[in-house]
Amino acid sequence: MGRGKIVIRRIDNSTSRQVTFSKRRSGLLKKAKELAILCDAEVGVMVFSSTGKLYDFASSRSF
Amino acid sequence: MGRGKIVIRRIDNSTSRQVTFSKRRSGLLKKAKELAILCDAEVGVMVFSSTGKLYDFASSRSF
DNA sequence: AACTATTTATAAGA
DNA sequence: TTCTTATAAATAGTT
Repeated sequence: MGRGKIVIRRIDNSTSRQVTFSKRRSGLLKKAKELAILCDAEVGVMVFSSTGKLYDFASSRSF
Repeated sequence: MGRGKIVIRRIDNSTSRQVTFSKRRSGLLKKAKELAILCDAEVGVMVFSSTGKLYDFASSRSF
């Protein structure tokens, strides 16, 4: 979904990897929230950055 | 991302809700896997259907 | 379950 | 690094 097609493999350049991590992490959490709301489902997502920082989402009834 | 724009609220029709659940659940798990690979991140996702069936993804080093 | 019109996410660039 | 924009990808409605 961008200017060019990409292959799904580890991004070697650390700056690019960090930028992609930030963008896609946000996208994943948004999608998780949407799924929970639209489908009344229980959804939990945990993402750890390389520095160990946690980003998460959990639908309210979950976990 | 479809024929029409939707509002993010619970889908009342149970058949539509089930169809959307199936499509978006697949999408979410795919995105989680991509994030883990592209960014070498630890990612875990759990989704429960209304019948209690679990669909999940965890990057190999995680959890 | 397959199909496509269209929206949405996002890769690359500014 | 925040904003823009062209394009790939996901998906809503349809069949």
